[in-house]
Amino acid sequence: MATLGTEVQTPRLAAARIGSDVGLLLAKLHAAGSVLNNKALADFGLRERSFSVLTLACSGLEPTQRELADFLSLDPSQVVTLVDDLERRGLVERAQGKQDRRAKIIVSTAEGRRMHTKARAALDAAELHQLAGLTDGESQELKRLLRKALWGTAE
Amino acid sequence: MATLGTEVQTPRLAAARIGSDVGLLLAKLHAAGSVLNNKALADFGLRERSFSVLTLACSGLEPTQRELADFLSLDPSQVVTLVDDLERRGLVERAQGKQDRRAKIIVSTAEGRRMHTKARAALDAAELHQLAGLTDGESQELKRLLRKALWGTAE
DNA sequence: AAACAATCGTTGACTTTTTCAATGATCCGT
DNA sequence: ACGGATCATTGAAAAAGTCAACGATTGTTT
Repeated sequence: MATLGTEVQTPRLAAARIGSDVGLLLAKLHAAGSVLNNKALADFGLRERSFSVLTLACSGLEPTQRELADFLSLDPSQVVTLVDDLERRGLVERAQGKQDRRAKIIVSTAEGRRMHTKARAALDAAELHQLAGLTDGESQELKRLLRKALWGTAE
Repeated sequence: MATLGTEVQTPRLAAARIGSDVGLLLAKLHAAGSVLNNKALADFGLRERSFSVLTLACSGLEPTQRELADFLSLDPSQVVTLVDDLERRGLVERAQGKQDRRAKIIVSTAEGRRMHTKARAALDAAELHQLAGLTDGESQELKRLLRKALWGTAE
């Protein structure tokens, strides 16, 4: 984890053909973004992943842990750890699944929603900073392309 | 690591606001791409990272290990391991730095270049598959935006 | 309704990856 | 020539990821 937000200048090696590999570009931007995001969230005792869980708990979608694991590309056991932490801090709760009593639905507490509002603001600022090199239109377009590549979402 | 290339359909949770977070989108697409790329490279005994090192060794740019670490967002000690492996297999060699004798320049062998050509073809196919949901123009645009976000590269 | 296989969350073990400090060799500025 | 910095390397410690097994519950088959 060496790089910060936007690099000072184009590195010499970017000239190589690999400088256009999607895999590498994603890895680098993701790595750079992670340190930025985690730094922004550290004030709230959160990290990227626990923030993701908290956000989804606040979404009203009532996700199960299995859904969280699938959506966040995590092993179910990792979700257990994340929820354990958030629950211990009183930010989310495990509720019994409605149709399926094996499943646990993760919902936010009032305290969790307060925390989420503040953390969201910090994260948005970090994201803005990371994409400072792009125009607003380009940022929008980048997100659209990422969503489409992932889910084929038309809009 | 749960997801495959392009997901079958938009997951229910993508409707949440987090479905537009750049951090999450990058994480998911990167995770999905990694399994795809590593699968494609497995036939050659390579992984994403060793392939990156091999590519740069083949680029003619004569990168030092320090440059590789910076460019690939890796710890220098991780580069040692990667180069050790490639060198043991006769694909790259450590050459003495020209101005700086502390530095080691990583260059490819003839065998390494042969391997790289074949692996490159497999990786390009994997990338094509991952971005199958995008038009050619959109793929180009995605790469451009990623490069610009990272390096502010005009072109 | 009884038996069966499958799924959910959880635990614990195991492997891989990451992180970091220390080292010898070499470089650079004074 | 001295002192501080940088390079590759090693090894140890911490963190993250992977995986199989379990009880509880569900859906399916007989």
